[in-house]
Amino acid sequence: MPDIKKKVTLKDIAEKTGLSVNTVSRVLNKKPYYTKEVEEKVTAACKELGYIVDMNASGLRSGSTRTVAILYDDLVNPFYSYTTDIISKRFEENGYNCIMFSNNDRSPYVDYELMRSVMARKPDGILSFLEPAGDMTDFIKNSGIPFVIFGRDGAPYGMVGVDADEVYGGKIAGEHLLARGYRKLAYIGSWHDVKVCLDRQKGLEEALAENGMTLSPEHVFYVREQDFGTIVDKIVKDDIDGVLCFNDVIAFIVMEALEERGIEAGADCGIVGFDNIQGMMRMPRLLTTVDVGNRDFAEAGAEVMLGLLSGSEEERPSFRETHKSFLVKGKTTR
Amino acid sequence: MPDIKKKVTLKDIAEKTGLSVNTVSRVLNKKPYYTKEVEEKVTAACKELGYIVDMNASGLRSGSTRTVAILYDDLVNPFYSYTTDIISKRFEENGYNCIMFSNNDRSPYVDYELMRSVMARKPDGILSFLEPAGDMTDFIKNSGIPFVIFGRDGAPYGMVGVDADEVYGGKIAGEHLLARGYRKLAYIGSWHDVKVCLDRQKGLEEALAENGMTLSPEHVFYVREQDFGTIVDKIVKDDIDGVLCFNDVIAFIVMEALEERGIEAGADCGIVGFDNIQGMMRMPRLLTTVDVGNRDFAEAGAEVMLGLLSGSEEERPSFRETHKSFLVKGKTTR
DNA sequence: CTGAAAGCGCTTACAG
DNA sequence: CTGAAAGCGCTTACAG
Repeated sequence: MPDIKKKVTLKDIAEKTGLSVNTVSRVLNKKPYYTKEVEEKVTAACKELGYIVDMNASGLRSGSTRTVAILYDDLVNPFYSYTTDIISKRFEENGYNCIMFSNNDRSPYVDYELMRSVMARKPDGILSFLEPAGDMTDFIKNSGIPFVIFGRDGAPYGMVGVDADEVYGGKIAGEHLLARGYRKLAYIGSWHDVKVCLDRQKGLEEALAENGMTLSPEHVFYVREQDFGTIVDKIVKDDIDGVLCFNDVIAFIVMEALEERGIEAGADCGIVGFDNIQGMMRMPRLLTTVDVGNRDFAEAGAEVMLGLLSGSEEERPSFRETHKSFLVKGKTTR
Repeated sequence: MPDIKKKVTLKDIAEKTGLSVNTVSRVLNKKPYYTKEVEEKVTAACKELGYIVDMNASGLRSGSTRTVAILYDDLVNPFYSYTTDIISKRFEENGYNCIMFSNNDRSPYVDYELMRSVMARKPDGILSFLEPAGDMTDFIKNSGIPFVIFGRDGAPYGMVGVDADEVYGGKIAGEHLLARGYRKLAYIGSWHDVKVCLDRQKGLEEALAENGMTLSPEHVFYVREQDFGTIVDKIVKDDIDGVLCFNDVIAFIVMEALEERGIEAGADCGIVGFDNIQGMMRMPRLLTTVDVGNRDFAEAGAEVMLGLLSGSEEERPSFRETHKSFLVKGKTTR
């Protein structure tokens, strides 16, 4: 392959072939109207000189950067990285690159500061693991940039979302705990104001209600707002014997904290998480968890975004309608 | 915050303030020479109209896109996602965004196809989890774009690398296995031609040599080149009682495969991995693993890249010199 | 300290 | 089917 010490531009290809930059551009972009001969000349010259298009320039002129912004808070949680891996590869296959934007764990929401840096990159689309809080909703809509909320309900914002039935997920988790004989349950969420977190809690409450039981408000916790140690101490003190956690990462931390306090997960206290991150990484099934069908979920997110990017109006059934979460039993429940 | 239905450009700010686009640009970029009064006018107008710079345009003109390309093969492995999370946040803090490029698991190497899409984005720097194979080395050097190989030795390529002493890591893993009484060891690598993979193997061999033992070539495997089932069957058949795996992801799969065959990890067969992905995600210590000091490692990678980007010639001691890997004992060794 | 002009490398819209 | 010109939104280099 050729040296690229000197930057090779369309102009160089034009000079080499004796054509205009215009024609060269047209050939490279496969626009109609050029002869086979011209095409071959251009292809040969590009190969020889090692031409590589400048996407900044083409994006500036054409208005399309072939870029998708991905908004996340925490790539350490495999739910995000696994999903991002699949989604970004699908985008790449379709000629889009991904730019990563993190809110640095400030909150589960998109804020203006973040949107500013996103907008500065002029992405063709935005796929967000974060919800658009408050006036960000209008800001985003006004921008006209396709925006997909992934893993969360888009409806409250009147936006496109790809999500699962989280109440159902919470319910099967609760039913499982009760079926295995756990009786005094707690819920450990992330943030008190995030819908997906509340939906899972609601599902648990429904399972309890069906068995004539209730979830005591003092046994509902939020780890992003309270200290982990305090939460676990309370759980131990009140003889909680079953815990549903908002996600697997939280569940693992709770599990460890309980075991430090002499409580064995599974035998003494049932623990259920969400996401099945073990399955993503082919790890042993230690934790009982609710799986949404991760690969399909990610693919669905990519499809919806690609649909919006291609401007097709095709209505497809939502992931929520076509897929049901399922329980994956590990060793943290009997 | 203001509507951005209509795209707001420097020209709009110039008109609003009665200044030239030039002056506005100078203020926004904090170039010397403007009055306090002008600054305030510009700031106010930008705020009112909701001005957001177009990085594509500024990058095209200035030659700096404030972008770092990250090259990876597999974000599912937490080693990559954890590191990427930390590194990308450090870049963001310094005004750089990250564009993700995957080679789609084709190989552990950067190839020309991948470099083409990278170059098209004109990144200011490239941080790569992949090694630059063959003539890619010269191609990259000729491009003049700062390139950091992360997690692998840069020396063979005459390039900047941030890595650990992998031979040492393999050695302490081997010593641990031997100290715990495992006697017939195997190594399960990834690719046969990746240095970091071979270094870990070499460390294991050194540990064995110190104990007057050797690693049989028929007990050295590469999962990217052989079938997992075949490997594990062979291990069982030959009564291997200690396995060092190239990384934790492989170790977990091996562990599961062994247990399916009735062999208990730890008691019957010691298993050691690399990366301590459990620690990254605060999961319980199931697997015994070698930890390089992941947070520091990632920070070091970011620092080296930022150093190159700022053009500072400051020599710093390499991570390899200042940090030593350590063993984290789990339940897969006695 | 500020402005008018040129130009980064493309693609678009138009002319032939 | 091909080309000359304009322009995307900035920053640079220069003039004043």
